[in-house]
Amino acid sequence: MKDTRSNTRDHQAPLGVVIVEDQPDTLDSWRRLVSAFPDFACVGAFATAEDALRGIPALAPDVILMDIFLPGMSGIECTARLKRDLPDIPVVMLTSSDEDEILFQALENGADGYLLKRTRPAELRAALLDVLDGGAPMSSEIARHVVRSFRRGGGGDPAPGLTSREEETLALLTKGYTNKEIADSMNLSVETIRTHLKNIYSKMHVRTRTEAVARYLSKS
Amino acid sequence: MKDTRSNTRDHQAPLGVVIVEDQPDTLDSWRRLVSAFPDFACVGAFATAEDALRGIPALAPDVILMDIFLPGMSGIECTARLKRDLPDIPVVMLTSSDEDEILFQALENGADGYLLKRTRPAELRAALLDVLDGGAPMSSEIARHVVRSFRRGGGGDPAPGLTSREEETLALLTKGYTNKEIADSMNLSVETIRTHLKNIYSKMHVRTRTEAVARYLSKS
DNA sequence: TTGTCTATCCCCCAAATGGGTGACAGGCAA
DNA sequence: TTGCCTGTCACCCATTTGGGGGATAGACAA
Repeated sequence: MKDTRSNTRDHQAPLGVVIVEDQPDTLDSWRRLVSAFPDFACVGAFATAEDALRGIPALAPDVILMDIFLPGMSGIECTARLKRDLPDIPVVMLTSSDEDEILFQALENGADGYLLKRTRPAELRAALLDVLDGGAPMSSEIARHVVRSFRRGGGGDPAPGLTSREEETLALLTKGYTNKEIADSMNLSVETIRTHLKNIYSKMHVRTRTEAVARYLSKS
Repeated sequence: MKDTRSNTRDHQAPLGVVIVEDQPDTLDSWRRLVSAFPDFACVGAFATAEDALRGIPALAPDVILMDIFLPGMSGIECTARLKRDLPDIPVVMLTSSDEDEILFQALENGADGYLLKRTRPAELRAALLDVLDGGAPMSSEIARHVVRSFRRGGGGDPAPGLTSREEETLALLTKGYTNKEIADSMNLSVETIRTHLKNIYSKMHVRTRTEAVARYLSKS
């Protein structure tokens, strides 16, 4: 599971960085930024997710910098696919969005780090080294979002944005009820419960009822 | 969610008590005991758990006195099922067993109080009022067992009698893993995980993975 | 008025789950 | 030695669950 490439190298060759970014200006500034570090080299750049997926395997970079908003396939989807084929190459999202929803989607899809675009050069280099060392670098604002979402008690709602019916459904779910039992309890059709659950899963970023209950009970 | 009957009543009608006890002599003596209090009335009595489950919903009592050793389904299992359908009716175990295992099983399955049969009439009345007020009455010998178990184990084992492999499985279950993910985690066949889960369900008296997780996380 | 949100319900289909039963190897105790 | 417990794995079968559609109705805001 470890990136053996970065273990065996000893500052003989610069670490290869690939950048995926559709805006030419931003791409240029990043490329220059990366090249300014003697221990890093930009070995490839792509303006679309589709191009990146085709080109990256041959480049075998040490780390990938990925924008989220790309024309066509999003950077998140691109990350998910890259992780399927090249699970050991860390992907750092480098984007301007700090929305929770986008952030969680990125992390769920395999992003190893999440930096805001206004990150300063020294920080970027530290983040790159960090992620190559198995870390998960993220801007402090981003880290706050993540911690808040995981924290128990006080500040963080374990199930943010749920409607009242969805909250009722979740409450019964945490009692171990089946869909049918929940439906009977609320005098609804099982199909409605299923719909509520789908929405709950999506909002809580889980895939199964057990995961939802586990998250809700451990973080409340 | 509250029992409005006991809120709105102001000593106008006696509080309804249901007794579940298979031995006719004991049942009679309890019934007389309860009826001796002007503020309580025995509104129902059952000799088996099965009868109790069928009859209690219609009676809507304020409190249930439950023996543990019943023919067929045990009083513990009966309590667990009652708690699923009528979670707001307090159940007080009134039995002669002071074995830790039985005691913990009863408490884990939703018993609100635990009295030994040799409890004196005045104590019984105090315990009934206590449990109706949200308390958890128990004989002093029983309380000692409970306290001791907290010192030892750290809070009453939510999953008693699990083998080490079963505990590992349960731990991964509470992370929301699927059977396949658990199997991969432990380097086992999915079939083995399924076997462990069946044993866990049986020992914890639950029917689904979500119920197991809910119980484990709420009562630890 | 036109959206958007919430809540309700429906269908299809594949995968996961729960329950039953059975088997076999080791370890450990009576 | 003979059980009993634990741990492992297998097969069958019915039900539940997850994921993908889509539909309708009411409420409320732009």
